[in-house]
Amino acid sequence: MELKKNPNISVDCVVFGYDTTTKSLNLLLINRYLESASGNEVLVDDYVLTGYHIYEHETLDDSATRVLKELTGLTNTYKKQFKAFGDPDRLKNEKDITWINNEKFNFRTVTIAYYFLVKTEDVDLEKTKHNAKWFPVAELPTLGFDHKQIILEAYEDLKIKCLAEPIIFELLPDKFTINDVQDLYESILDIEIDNRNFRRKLINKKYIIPLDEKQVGVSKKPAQLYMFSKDVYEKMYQKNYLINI
Amino acid sequence: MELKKNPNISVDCVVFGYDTTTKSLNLLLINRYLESASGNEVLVDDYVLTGYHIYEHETLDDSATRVLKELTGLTNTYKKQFKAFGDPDRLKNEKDITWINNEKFNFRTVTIAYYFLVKTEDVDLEKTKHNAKWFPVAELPTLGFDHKQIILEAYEDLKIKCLAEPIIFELLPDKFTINDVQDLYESILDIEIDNRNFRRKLINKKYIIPLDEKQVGVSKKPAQLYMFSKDVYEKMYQKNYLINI
DNA sequence: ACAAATAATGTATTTTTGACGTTTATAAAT
DNA sequence: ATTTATAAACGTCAAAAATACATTATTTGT
Repeated sequence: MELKKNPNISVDCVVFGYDTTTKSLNLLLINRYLESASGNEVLVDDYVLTGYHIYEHETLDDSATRVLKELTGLTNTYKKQFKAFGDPDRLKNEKDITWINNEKFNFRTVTIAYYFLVKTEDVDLEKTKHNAKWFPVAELPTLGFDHKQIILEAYEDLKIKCLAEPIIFELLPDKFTINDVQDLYESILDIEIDNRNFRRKLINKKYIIPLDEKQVGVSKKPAQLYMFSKDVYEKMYQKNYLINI
Repeated sequence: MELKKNPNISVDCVVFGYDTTTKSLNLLLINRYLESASGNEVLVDDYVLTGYHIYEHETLDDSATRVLKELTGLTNTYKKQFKAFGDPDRLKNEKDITWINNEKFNFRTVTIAYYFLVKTEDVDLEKTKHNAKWFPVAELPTLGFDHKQIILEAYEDLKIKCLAEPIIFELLPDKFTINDVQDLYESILDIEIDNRNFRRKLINKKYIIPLDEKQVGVSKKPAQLYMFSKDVYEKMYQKNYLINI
């Protein structure tokens, strides 16, 4: 049975990953293939987020989860619906037109945008569909549709969110060093942080748990490895209503 | 010319107001009128948010702004798009069905939900459409559709947001007392705050400006009035990247 | 003048932040 | 075996912010 889809509504997935070696916050983007009026698929010279129209019987969340899984094979990743984009002219360029039964579809498509935080190590680029590649957020290629705007707004939301919740660990390997965490904050927020103060602050958190393990294979003093305990965090750190205006 | 609308997509407006005398955070809700298969409008015994399908040529933001204006007459109020709701069964009850040309419309309607912060004094209930009434968030009536869920999520978003940005002043009269602000935080967050510490903290903000005016018409010691300067706030308080996890 | 009601104030303690330079552990090179 | 290169790890002091807590002051109404 063919799944019914609705051309009015889609989801788009902004997939963030972090490369601990290059210390770069990256986005997973795919080549765009254009479905032309004649039905052929043509490669367009820009990159886009993965997205798709929603099916008739799936929730928005499920739809986004499905799209991510189709792209990367990943499930159970951090996911946040952060904004809907629906300007009537958001797909106004000729090559952005949706064709249905050889007719232009004129009503705008509203897209529900999600961002995902994934561990780069979990994504095997060889197995991804659509020739997906990682791009540093600081050096994005030309983007199709309004995806540049979507990415920028996702990034802003991520910046705010990572200040208030320990979601940053979703981007790191299960075992990480204190410096990894600092580097990641510095990448995301584009700031410099004092190492000693940051270290003290982080090590004092009960949910940052030192392991009986150090880095291996590094040609220098190997660093202590830590893990993040979501359990401890959720049990111990209930909302503190600190008014910070 | 009749405006084309799209039954797949709507906006819904969660309108927050604050009553300084009862110290109650309120929501503006309307009676629901059901458009039956026969085309008649029937009063349903529950309340709903105001919302409407979007028109072909308006942005999502404009659509929400329009809906709020139609309800209250207000423009230029604080507005935030906070989430899209689109479960396939969100309008599954018989009385929630949308009818188009006497046929059931089966694809779910995705609604883009906004919340607004308005000054209660600016809303003249007599002039509102649809018999709108204020309800304390703590004592909501029976709600139609999935509007209870939408309201709860709006409220959660507001709680987080008011900790990080001075949006609370959108809910207060232009001239307010320090205790008004404290009471409002206490209402929204459902917490108790120490008056002396709160006072000191707030008065030290450059954007809280004391006026040459005191309360009038109160049968007690009248309190000093203050105003909030958005200008000063925006000029002086750039983002401080305080990691608070 | 007095009573009632709420506004307004101060201090001491603890906690958190911010600034700042040196030592230590390890692998690789010689 | 010794040296060298590299990044990890560490501690103190000062300033700022948060927290806890009780009394006095100002006004209106009687």
